[in-house]
Amino acid sequence: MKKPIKIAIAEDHPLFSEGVKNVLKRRPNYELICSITNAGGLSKMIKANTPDILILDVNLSGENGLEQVSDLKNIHNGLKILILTMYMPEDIQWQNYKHLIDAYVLKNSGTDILIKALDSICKKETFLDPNIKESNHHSDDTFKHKLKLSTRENEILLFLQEGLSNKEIADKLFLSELTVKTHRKNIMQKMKVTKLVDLIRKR
Amino acid sequence: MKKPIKIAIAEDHPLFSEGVKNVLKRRPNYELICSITNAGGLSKMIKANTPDILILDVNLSGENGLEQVSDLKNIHNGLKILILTMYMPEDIQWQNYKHLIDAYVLKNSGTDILIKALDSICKKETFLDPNIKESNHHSDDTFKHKLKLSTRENEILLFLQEGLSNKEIADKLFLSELTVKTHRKNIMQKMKVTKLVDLIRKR
DNA sequence: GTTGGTATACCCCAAAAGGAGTAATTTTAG
DNA sequence: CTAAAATTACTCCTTTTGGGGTATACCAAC
Repeated sequence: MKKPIKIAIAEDHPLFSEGVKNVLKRRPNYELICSITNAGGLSKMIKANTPDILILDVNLSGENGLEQVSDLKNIHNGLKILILTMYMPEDIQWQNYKHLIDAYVLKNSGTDILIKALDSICKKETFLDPNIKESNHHSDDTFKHKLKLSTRENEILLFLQEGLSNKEIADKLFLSELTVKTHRKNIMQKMKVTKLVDLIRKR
Repeated sequence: MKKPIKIAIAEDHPLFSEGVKNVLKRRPNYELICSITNAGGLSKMIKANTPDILILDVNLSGENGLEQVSDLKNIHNGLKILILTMYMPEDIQWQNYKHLIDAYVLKNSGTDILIKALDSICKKETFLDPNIKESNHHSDDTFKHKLKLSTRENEILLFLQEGLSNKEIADKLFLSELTVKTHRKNIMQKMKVTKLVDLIRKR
């Protein structure tokens, strides 16, 4: 008999991890070997445990988990990434990492979806949660328009989403208010929105 | 030996419910008797199963779960309510139901917090997740100022949260732009925010 | 039958956001 | 090394918000 597939999970919510653990326990071909609750020690964890599949919460606290995906795949060649997310992937962040991701699963999907996603990965296929079909062409769209935000823009986007004004951000980053305004304009152009509120809604 | 405490869970995310189930399985004094994934059949479920404690996700899909709490307590006298939530309880919705709630638990808390909350309820105490201490005096505040929104205000709030401008809302509701502006001002006063973005962040 | 809440609509003015440019310097990638 | 991208900062102008009022009409509760 084959060895079980080694799975690691990086997820903020312990009760959610428990759920995943519970589901995997009933599947002897999968084995949850480790779990982590923030993005901090992710690379160390991958290096130490060399899981076959990493189940990653996009909204992982600490540094953005997505940003590390590329590095993680370098650390442990062949590592497969399954993204767990709360929302539809309208989020701009996704697009930049699309090619690195092997499966997307919505958190409000059933346990069967998670298993299906894992099975797909094992068959070297990619998997997209059936509940995000429609918005997918949309994300393809945005991807094509290569709306990658620069690091500065991402930084400012975060503050904007916290509800800070141009002035407040400028003070925080020791910039001119006008500079922040320019960045904001560029962000809005790249994300194809016309209002600040749209930016906040896209969190 | 005493009979186990009967627990019901109303939660959007099956994997999260799995986690709760998993945790409770290790505690023989608690028994998860039923789970439901939307607010629709909640009252029926309570009537049929008469659980001692209902674990309720605030962001339950369908009708707002919170709005039913009062009815549920009437249906099954003595029913205790444990609210599971993703965010800090800055949300306006909470305040109106505070007196009906026996425990608040953040979803990103550990399994131990959930157990503590359940234990507290059994001792006829109320429980507040330790991670929401600081914002609590704030919510007390807002509660005292009885910031209940009128139906019109709620209606407009929804449009604002969708990112519509005063003008757009006015057109939609056949009102003067100035009227919408007035409502918006009152909403912001009641919710004690100074910026539109705060309104959106409080969804 | 008056008080209180709601819904409607307006005034004034200040501050912030949004749109369209221009342009310098610095950093990064080929 | 050089070209492209990122970061910084500005101008001018319009629209939208935010904060302080006032005012009328309606409806329900006490």
